[in-house]
Amino acid sequence: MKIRTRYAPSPTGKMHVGNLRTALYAYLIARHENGDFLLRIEDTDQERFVEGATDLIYRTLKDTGLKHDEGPDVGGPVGPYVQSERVKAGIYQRYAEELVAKKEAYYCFCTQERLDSLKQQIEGKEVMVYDKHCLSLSGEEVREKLAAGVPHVIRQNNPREGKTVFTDELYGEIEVDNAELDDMVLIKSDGYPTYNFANVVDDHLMGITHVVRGNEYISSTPKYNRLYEAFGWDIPVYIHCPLITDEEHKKLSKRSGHSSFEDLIEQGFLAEAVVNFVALLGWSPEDNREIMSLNDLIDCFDYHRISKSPAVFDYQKLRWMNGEYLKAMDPGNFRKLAEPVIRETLPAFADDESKLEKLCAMVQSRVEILPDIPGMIRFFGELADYDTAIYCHKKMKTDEASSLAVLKELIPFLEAQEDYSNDVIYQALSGWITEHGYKNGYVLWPLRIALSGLATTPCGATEILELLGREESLRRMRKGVSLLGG
RNA sequence: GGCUCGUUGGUCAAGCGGUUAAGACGCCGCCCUCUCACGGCGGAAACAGCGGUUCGAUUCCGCUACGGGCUACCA
Repeated sequence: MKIRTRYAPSPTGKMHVGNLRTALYAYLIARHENGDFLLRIEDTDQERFVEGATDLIYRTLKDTGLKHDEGPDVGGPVGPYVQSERVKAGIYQRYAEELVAKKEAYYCFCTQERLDSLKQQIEGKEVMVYDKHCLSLSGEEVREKLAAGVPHVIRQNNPREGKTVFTDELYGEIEVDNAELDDMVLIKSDGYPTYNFANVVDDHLMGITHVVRGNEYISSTPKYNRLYEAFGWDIPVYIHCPLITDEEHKKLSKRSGHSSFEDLIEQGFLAEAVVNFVALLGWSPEDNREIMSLNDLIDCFDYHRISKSPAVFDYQKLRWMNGEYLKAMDPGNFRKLAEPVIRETLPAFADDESKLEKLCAMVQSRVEILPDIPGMIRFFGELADYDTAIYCHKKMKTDEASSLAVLKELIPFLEAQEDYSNDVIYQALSGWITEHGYKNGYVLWPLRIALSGLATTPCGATEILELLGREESLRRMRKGVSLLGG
């Protein structure tokens, strides 16, 4: 049988990385077996609906490469793929009534006040177990209330005795006492189905074979199975994915600043890197590879290897992985990404084709995320104030005094040089250094400091000379001399 | 509180009764080098605890501890 999985988000805002991973796993499971991957929009909560969130879902799926075969925007044979539209078609009401006829569900007319009175405080938490009050209503009474337009819901009628067992592909068999299964609401008083009901009905009607979802649904799964059984439907394969947490082992929240795909993209991460990273949060391939494209993932994805324990979102490692993607990029493609950033930081350099190319090259091997670039190259545009202590370097055997002396010696020599291109100036300097019996670092370290005002730069002294040119270089060296008290 | 799930270095994560308990990020050291980075080499660092089962447990079972989830007319 052909595998069919689905991603079924609620349009309530940005895509949480936990949801992204669930979507990714659902996608990979389907693609690995040449199955279908569909998108269904679960907008049954009118309160939480956010305008534009559906478009955001389409865009995110597109940016991540998780192409769906069926969905609201692409159509398909089992639509509509938006639950609010299915409500209008009367789908859920029809199935709920079927359950009522089978005594597997019943109308409930209890007021909010009565429901509240059932609540108890346990350990500071509110716990409510419905008492099946309306189950005892006669058919007559129900008809009367319905005719009178009394607000109502439809509840699932769960037994109080016995056990219900279900199997999760990852967690194995899970057995729950039926006494734990409360009579959850299937159809709300506004006529919309709850997630609990719509999910089961739609997964069946849409032919979903593998239900991939977050761990938080594991404890309500027995109730879903009772629904499948009441209808006489096949129970799907369940795959419950573990949580993704922050460094404090708490559910990744908006507070962390990187809880959604959109946040990460804004922070300069590449979609491919995010997908790759998220795939490895809770799953690993047999061969221990880490850098994998979406196609690589499709090839080797085996859902049995999904981990059962929650994973901490390691921002550091994501940065590293993003850097790997940037470094492996074709220089031409990297340039497309880097140029706008360089242009914004150093407009004058970006207009010079040869300088732009050099900047791109020097930055590509050391950048982890694009926003790192300005900090690395800003000094080319302007020499910021610096502490002369950075002239001291133990290994280079330099200090302020030696640096001052070297710079003063060097200025006339560099004044005499015409060609500042890297190779030429490097040759010239090397000659000068050996002539004077110095070590490379003894001269080049202070020179680099004077030119950049930084202990760390994305390139060596001579490359800076080349990009800065003769006049600006000399100016900065003189500034260094004066800062050093010369 | 009840139910339920989880627990291998700081983090991700191999392992599926017998291993010197992989690998990666991060960290530290060395090498390379006109600094940093890249690259190369090396290092520190883990089976939550206690009981079983077994000739033998990180691996199987139980208990405890800790953490998560559910306990909504939210998904």
